[in-house]
Amino acid sequence: MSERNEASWNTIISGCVGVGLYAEAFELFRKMLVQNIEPNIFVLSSLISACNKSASMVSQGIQIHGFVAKIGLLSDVFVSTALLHFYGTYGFMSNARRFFEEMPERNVVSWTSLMVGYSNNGDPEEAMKIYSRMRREGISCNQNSFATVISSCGSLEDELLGRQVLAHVVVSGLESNVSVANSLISMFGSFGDVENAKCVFYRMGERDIISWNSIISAYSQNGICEESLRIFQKMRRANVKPNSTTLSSLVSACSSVDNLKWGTGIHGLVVKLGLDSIVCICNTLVTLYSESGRFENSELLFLEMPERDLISWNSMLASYVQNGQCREALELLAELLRMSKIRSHVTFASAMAACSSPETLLEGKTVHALIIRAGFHENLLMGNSLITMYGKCGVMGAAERAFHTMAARDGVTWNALIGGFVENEEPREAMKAFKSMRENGLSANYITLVNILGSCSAPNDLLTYGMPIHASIVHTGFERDDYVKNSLLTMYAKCGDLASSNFIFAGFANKNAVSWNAMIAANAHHGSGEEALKLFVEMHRSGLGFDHFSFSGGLAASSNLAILEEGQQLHNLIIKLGFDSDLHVTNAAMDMYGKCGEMVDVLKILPEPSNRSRLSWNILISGFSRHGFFKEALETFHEMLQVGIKPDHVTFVSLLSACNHGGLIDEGLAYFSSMTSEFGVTPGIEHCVCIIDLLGRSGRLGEAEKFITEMPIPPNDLVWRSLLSACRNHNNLELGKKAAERLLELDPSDDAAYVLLSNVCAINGRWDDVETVRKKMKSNNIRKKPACSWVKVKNKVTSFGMGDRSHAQTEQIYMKLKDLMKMIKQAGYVPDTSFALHDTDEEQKEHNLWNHSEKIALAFGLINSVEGSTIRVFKNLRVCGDCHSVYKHVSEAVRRDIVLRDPYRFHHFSRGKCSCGDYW
DNA sequence: TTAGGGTTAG
Repeated sequence: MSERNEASWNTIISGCVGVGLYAEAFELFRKMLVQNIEPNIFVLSSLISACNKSASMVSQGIQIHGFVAKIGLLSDVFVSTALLHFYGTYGFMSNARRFFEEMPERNVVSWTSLMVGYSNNGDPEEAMKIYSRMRREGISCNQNSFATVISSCGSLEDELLGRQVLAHVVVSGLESNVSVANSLISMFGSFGDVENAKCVFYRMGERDIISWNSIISAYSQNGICEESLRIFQKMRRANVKPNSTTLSSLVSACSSVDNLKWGTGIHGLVVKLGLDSIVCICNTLVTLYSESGRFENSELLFLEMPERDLISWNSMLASYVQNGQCREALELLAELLRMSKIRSHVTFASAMAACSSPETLLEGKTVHALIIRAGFHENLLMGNSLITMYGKCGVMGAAERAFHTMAARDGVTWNALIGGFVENEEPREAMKAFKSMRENGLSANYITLVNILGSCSAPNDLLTYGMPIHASIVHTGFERDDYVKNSLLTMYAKCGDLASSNFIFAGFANKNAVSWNAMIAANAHHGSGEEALKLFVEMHRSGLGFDHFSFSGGLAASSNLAILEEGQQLHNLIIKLGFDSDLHVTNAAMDMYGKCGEMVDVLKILPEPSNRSRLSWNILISGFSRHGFFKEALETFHEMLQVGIKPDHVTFVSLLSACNHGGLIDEGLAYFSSMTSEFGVTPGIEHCVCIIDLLGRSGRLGEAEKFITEMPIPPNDLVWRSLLSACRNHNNLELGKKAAERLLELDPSDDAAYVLLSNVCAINGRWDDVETVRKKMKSNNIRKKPACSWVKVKNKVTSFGMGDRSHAQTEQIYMKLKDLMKMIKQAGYVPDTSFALHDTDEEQKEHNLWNHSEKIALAFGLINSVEGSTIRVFKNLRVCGDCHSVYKHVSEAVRRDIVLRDPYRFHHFSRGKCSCGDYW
């Protein structure tokens, strides 16, 4: 052609676009402009629509927008509709909307493009608003607009709305149109109504590949993986050639039911069909491998993809998040932001999920800013994700602000808010939100209930929160839901109501790992360690594998029983299986070593300060305190504050207890007052008991009594027991009697109360009173809990009672005791007969003292253990003062280290000294 | 018009 006119330019460019030769089309367009030939509206529209095909063409689209504005064609309905569609394709919905609102004239395509934009950018609700506006303005829908509207109903999972639209479709007579019917199949699929999807599919007079894909996807979405594979076979028999969409649906069917075997098979088919470089199939494979635990495969696939689109990046982001690699996820996000202008609400949803701990708050705020800049801030998913993120970062104020600024909310919004309150230990707020959720017309689903049950985790919560929630669960029929049932079981277990959790556990047909773990933990913490270990073994026998929770529970049981060897074996297994990288498990192991007397091992496995959770710090502080390292306990507390971890009520119990046992009276009182003023922790009865103990132990009995009368909480048995014990140590008969009286009012069966009272009387030589107490005990049928000590020698535990003579080595044991007594008397030991309880002569009293079980256990340990090794003795009751003094002398005389554990703490004896500094 | 990526819970 020697002479080219305007029409021929336009024809050739549109032709190139039509067959996908976009680069050529743009090159011709450039030449055309150089030659000053004006493009017509058709060529401009087709070039703009070419920019919808690939994200690499976004900047060209924006340039054409500029060009169109320059030549004054923005008012043309075709051109502006194409631009509206272009901006919608890439998520620039505010631009798309502006075009729409400013159009002097609109056609059905303009309306449809706007709806498609909203629908594809995660805002089907807005799409439906446009649809109602369209109906109000009397514009009739074509097949494309109906298809979009129907798919929006599907995304919204709004069945009622769906059926209304279906009625409109029937009136329009378009229900037999293939595109419309296809959309109906997928809409029913989204509703979980596979029957109706099937019905539409089989009634179709004519089907295309999309019809087949839609029915396959309807099955796969609903977890009916086998059926989608069956339809796939049927499709092949009908000689319909599967396309990439078919294969994508099948791969995702496999990942949704976590069937790696079938998924791998389909991957093979993909390769066989030569579809392995198709972007959307690779995307589904990235997800398949990530969700079935093959993270490496997923990452490799992503790295080797010949071409990537936004969804590839989003899939990889999600995969990193799912695999717990949040740093990598944020780095990937940064790379995406550097490389391309394209991002979607889903990109940011994953980005926010990567910022799920207080350390990532700054990154989270940055993502928030990016969302606002990208114009996604009014999106429902973004609002929901923001609430979740701020909740997980521990800033509920920000979460609430996000909640209040949202234009629309759904059930997820409320669940995220409630979950945030629960996670941040604000049960009152959680309950308040739970209530207003229902007042706002939204009903709770199983996730709401699982969340809200988590707000109830202490015995005191049971009546206030736990039982009313349980009642509402029964009322709404959610009791049958397995997740809810497990949460109920866990709730009762955490509140220490083992009878109720046992009842639920026993009646549970589908016990899973969660149920077993909850029962193991409950028994370890509230019931018995033996029962917990029994369950641990049974769980394994029932064919379930152990996870982080089971190991934490098993370790807690070992701590509870103070069985170091078993705990160590468990810890070895944990290391072998790689569970030691989990912080919860490490915390449980630290606690186990601490409670079994091995502070050295605690420090060996202690994570770096920046990696410690509040629980780790609490365990460390209580460990130091329990072992008499009071200075270290206090230092650890300050280190905890330095790294920015907020102390909680447990931290203060350990801290105050350290001050208490370390005789750090002023420090203890100062921490107690700073607890509320500086850290906002309300003192509980347990803190008050520490202060009473602190004052009483140091002999400030008057102040202790004054504190009791002035404290904001009514005193309980622990308060009076502590005061009584202080009266016994500091010989205050009057106050002691008063304390014992109060104590016995609260708990008449308390054997310790009688024993302590008779102690006070005995010290004062009030043997008549001692007799009265003893008679009272007898008439109330109360017996002193028998003392018992045990010692582990060469892996065998031997226990002894008071004056025990049942052991085969009895002769040797008592000989040894005689030797020891002689040896330490020479070194200055004086028997403290004030610990003897009977009115006998001094010699007899001394004899009784040397019948104490802890002394017998010590003698046995010395006879049978290897020279130089540490002797470990356990006692079920508090160690006696005379025995404490004997242990000190013996440790010096025989040059052996001795560790004595009573129910409260460890005493490390070495070279005549005890770690408690004789102040316990 | 079909597929693939996301939020609450586990």
